[in-house]
Amino acid sequence: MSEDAKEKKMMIDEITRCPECGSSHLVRDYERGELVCQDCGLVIDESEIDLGPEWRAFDAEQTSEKARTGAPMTLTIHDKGLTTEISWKNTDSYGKSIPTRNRAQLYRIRKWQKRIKISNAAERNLAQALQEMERMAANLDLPKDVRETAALIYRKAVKENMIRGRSIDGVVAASLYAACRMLGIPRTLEEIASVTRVKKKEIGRIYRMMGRVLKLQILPSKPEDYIDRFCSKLKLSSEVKKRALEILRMAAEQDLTSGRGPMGVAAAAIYIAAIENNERRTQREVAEVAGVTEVTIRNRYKELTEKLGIQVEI
DNA sequence: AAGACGAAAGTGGTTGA
DNA sequence: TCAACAACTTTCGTCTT
Repeated sequence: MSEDAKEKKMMIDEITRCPECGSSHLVRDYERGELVCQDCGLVIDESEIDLGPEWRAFDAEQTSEKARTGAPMTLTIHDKGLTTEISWKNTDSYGKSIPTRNRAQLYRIRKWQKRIKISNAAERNLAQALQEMERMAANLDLPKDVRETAALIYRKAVKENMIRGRSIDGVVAASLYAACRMLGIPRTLEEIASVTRVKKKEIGRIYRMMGRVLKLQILPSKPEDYIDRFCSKLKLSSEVKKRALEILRMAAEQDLTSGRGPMGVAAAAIYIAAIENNERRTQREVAEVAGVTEVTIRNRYKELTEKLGIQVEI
């Protein structure tokens, strides 16, 4: 096992207790790529951890024995990671330097390899776009399956000639946004827009067009999907989280959620639940993490308390 | 002084004629 | 294609804690 891999494994093993409440009752939510404390609800680690091959190896020899395959095929590299790489070092596979008389030949091989690999403008664009996508996804701590899905969507978009007249970055951002929603871990448009210079409006527009042209099966996002993340950002207990979900369930029964922005509804439910549990957060704070305004929270809050008959002690 | 409240005007998107 | 419309935002003055 390489030094890097060893180090990585150490870091993963280190996190066994919640830094907030000390509980060791931690559960990894693979779907969302989050490590969550079951007792206080803190999301400890939002970043995705690649657990690597499922077989175990204890030294370098075993690693090479057990690694039956090379790197997995991935959509996030423009050629799906399947072409041959030729090193730029002038050494052979034993590390011996290559004699001068063979260097010219090697140079020609490299040149053609490069030409084959990125053969036309479309390939070049794809390579660039996927690189940009990787950067954005890394900034947002998105799990690998989101990246793969986003890459697939982007490839489809290219096939449908959707890039023409639009910026690559815009289409990349919209692909990521769509992938997040398809996998049930929605990020707000704002969050996506924060890691690119494409405007929120533009991303939304491309996203909607994608839905139509590519016929993506995307359900409207539900308020429930946001509760976990918002509560965690606000450092609210799991009781509040539970209560907020309950409020949402009641609201859904009375049709108070349809036609409303899901983030606004989620924000109001959290706001109410927090007050009920004496963990009051200001409208300002909740609005901040939910990406809506205080006014919207007030409106939803009023609706919810009135229609559901919830009495809030102040 | 900060937070909550609500009115008023503006924005971007959907819908239906 | 265009106007009406619903949801949401921005802004701002006022009240409450």
